[in-house]
Amino acid sequence: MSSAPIVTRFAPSPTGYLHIGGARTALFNWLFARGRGGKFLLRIEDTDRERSTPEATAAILQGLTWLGLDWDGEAVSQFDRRDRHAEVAHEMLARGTAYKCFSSAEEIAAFRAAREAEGASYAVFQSPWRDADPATYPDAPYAIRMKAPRSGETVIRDSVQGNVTVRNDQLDDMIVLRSDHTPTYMLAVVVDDHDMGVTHVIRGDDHLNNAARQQMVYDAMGWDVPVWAHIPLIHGPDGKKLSKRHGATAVGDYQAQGYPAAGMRNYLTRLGWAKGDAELFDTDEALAMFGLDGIGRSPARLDFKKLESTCGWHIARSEDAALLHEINAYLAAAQRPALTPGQKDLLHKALYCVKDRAKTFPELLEKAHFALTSRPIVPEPAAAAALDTVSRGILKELTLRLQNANWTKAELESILNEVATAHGIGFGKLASPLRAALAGRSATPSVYDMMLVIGQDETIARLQDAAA
RNA sequence: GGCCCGUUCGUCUAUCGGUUAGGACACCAGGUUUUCAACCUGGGAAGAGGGGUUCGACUCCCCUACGGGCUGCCA
Repeated sequence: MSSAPIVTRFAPSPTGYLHIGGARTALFNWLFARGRGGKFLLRIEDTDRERSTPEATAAILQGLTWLGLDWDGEAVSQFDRRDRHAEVAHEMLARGTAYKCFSSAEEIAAFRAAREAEGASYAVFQSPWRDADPATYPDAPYAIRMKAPRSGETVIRDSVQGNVTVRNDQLDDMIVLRSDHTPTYMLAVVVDDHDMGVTHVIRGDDHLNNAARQQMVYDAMGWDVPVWAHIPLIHGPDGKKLSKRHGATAVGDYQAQGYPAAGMRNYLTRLGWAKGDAELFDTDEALAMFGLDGIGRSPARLDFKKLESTCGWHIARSEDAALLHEINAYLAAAQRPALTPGQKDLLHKALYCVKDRAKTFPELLEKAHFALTSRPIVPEPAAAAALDTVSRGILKELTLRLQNANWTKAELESILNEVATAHGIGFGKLASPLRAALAGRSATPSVYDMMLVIGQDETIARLQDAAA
């Protein structure tokens, strides 16, 4: 086995919230590294000073944290490393793999226009300074361009896309250091990935073409090229590029909508990746199974139904304490009122009968409404309809019977059945008003479970309220 | 325009030349049931189109169509 530990990284631009697609990229990097005892690093690509904001950085860190994607060490600021980037650009200059280019934006535009006028189908800019004698250099601002090969081809050995060949004459001599001495993204990523010891670059396939130029920088510096893995982007349900009109695109939205983090991880892992028929799994299983070879090559669409189904599975198998903790966090994220100590206690007691019926936290809370609400209970219209005069009379009698009952499921069952039989009605006819009285809803957990959770005194009080 | 990538049920996908093309979500039907769920059983549902290669193609090659990406002194 190789002794070289795996190092991956997630490198978002802090220009907005953490996108669901970015979150999945981070997840893949995290799974790959963590599943193999490697490191997962975080780098904030904040070199675009106009668009980068500290708020966006905070939102990204928060989103990753919510998803449980922990990174090693401190997040690296790309902007802070600008001197190092410039240093490498000058080293390339010294090595003769880069040169000073004095061409102005106007000259470049003119070059392209001229080529197109000649009927060229494309116009890769060719700087006149590429092989110029330094003695002829003017005293003017210059950019540093990489001296890229003009013939031959560059092959990207990609773990997802296979070998991708790009003709070198399709690529221009990209600028590595701007005339204001700031590094370009193309240079910065390569230098940072190299310095951070990144062994596997797993990122969106919108960077696939860039990889060829970046590989040239590695070559120019004599550095080892990392393993590339360009993963397809996520699309909206309609197959179009994900955008705001698709609804939730920020991971924060999903948290605020009450999706459990474990369900999100499971769903996102399966979006564009598969291992046989594995569908539902916890994080440890995902860590053990995940590999680059299971990543698909075509963009996947978001399917909220499947997300919900996956989340339901995770909620049902969550441990109560952890679930409660996550529900409290959800309430805060959704800016809903926090639970009182009494509500927390009752919700905890009610979890066993609600957690396997909910796909999201708001749904779970709705199912647990009977435990969280307090008297007097105002029934919803559908529930109120069940509390007619006859039903109230029966409830009154039931109340009497319950006052001396042992509060066990077995005894409650026999009492309810006796009352129903005595009135010549089916159990459903009795359960319906009882449900309305206890919860004020027409869709609830079993009436027995509700009575057991809220207890004898509260049950009787609610029945008396309803019968009055 | 040029270059690069992609295309299996509605959706996520399995298949790595030979399968009645499998699973999951969703959907439909039935069952269970005190409601809503959950759960159980069954069902419909796919290889973009056209050429090759091969004894044999979803799998390999080419073309077309469609989708996406790149083509910046943005990242």
